[in-house]
Amino acid sequence: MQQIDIDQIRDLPLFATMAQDNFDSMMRAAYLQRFPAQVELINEGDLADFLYVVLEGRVELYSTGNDRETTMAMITPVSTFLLAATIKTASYLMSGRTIKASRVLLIPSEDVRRVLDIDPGFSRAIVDELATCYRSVVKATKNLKLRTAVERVGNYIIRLQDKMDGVDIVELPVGKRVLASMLGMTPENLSRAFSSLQTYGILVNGPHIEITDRAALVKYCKPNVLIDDMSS
Amino acid sequence: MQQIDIDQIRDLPLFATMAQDNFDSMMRAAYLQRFPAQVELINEGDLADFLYVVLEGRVELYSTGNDRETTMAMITPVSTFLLAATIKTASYLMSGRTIKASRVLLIPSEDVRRVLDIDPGFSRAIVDELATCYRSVVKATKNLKLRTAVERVGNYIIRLQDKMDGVDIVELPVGKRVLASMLGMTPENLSRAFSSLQTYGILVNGPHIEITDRAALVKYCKPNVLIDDMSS
DNA sequence: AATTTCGCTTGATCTGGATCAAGTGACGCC
DNA sequence: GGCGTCACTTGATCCAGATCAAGCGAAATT
Repeated sequence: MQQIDIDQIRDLPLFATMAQDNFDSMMRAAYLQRFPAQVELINEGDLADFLYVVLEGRVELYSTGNDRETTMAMITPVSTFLLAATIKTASYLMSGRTIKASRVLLIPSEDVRRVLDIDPGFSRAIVDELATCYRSVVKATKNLKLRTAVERVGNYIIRLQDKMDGVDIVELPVGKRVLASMLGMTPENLSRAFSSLQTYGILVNGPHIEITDRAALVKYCKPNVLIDDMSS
Repeated sequence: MQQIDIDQIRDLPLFATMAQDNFDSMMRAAYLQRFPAQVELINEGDLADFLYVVLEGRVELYSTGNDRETTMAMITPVSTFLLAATIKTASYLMSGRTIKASRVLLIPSEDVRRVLDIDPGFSRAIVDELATCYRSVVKATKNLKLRTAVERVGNYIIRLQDKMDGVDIVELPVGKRVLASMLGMTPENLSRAFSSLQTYGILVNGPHIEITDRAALVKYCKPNVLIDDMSS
């Protein structure tokens, strides 16, 4: 593993406050792997053997059941996933696959738990991390239960534009098939949602979305800090 | 506050591992209140001033938006709620109201955070609690996205029967209106779902549900440990 | 006892989104 | 250049669940 990677991981809020010794021992047990796109990393139901850190690329967490499949979350660099299962020595509730070529760090769960039990700085950081994760799932649930499909798409675009410092043309970070599943709808319906949003100043050109009338879009989609603000 | 209440709180996993001093100081800052049914305890968007512990009764957490309202969770004694908002010094994402007469302990958020920062036993317990909360929201989301309304109702009954040690006739712990909202459907649709389940051995008599053919019910509803098992 | 209210059920109808079925265009591949 | 393959769009139809509208029985109010 490169020193630059180690530094990057060390800078993550989750690992920033722990003792150097403990960090080092966890990193010695960990290993880095490269995966091409479309590789299954984990399968729901399996025992949580590792905590994952995505350093580059993109990982989709999804779940299956009743012959359906639904995307639960997209993990972008640099962040961890499957922390809760690791801590509880439980099964993964979601499956994970790369959706582009990725570099991923795997930290054995037992090492995470061992350090968690002895390092107050680490356990304090995990508290913050889990509280954030919890709140983002709650927000996602509210998004799903309180909004229509078209509103979800519109608010997604608004958020994306905010993240891109308000540029007029944003680029979708994932394919539309995956985006549809993330937003809880079929690809067909995502297409139709984009068409509906033309009325409110959205122009779609492949993966490029132009926002021509942000005010109208906002007025229609009613973004809500208690659903859309990812920083609280 | 009665000693018996204090003991009950101390026995909660969340408070069991912390130092006695810290527990005492938190309890001194806390106060106990009785509320009748249908009292609004908190409003989403408000700053998290307190961590709540339900000692008796029942509290409904719900959210609103777009002229809808949806139940997010039911809190039964003895357990806490709003831990994540308390820790993050953030706004509540959900509103809370009593749905029956309740006894509730309010612990000022700043005291929780103060102790969290100095007591490793407490922060370790919070890690477990938050991991559990996180996983149950993920399960709820899977329940919602991967199942039909009738399946959700059936699995709810199966879980209820399990919790009641498998008795043939279970009693619904909440009114059907609230139950419907919990399960993500309208009251009308809950009624119809119960009717549909007659085919699979369910008999409804007011709040009493008789399971006459558990095997058929299970075969139809396909309960799944990764959604329904509340203990992992 | 009569009346209102409330919680629930039942029926009729509506609708958002899913499903099914063709396209279309961009891209890689032989 | 021709030809799959893939990602997406578009149109037609279908369906689960929502909404609207009564109705009903039990408990609360008069």
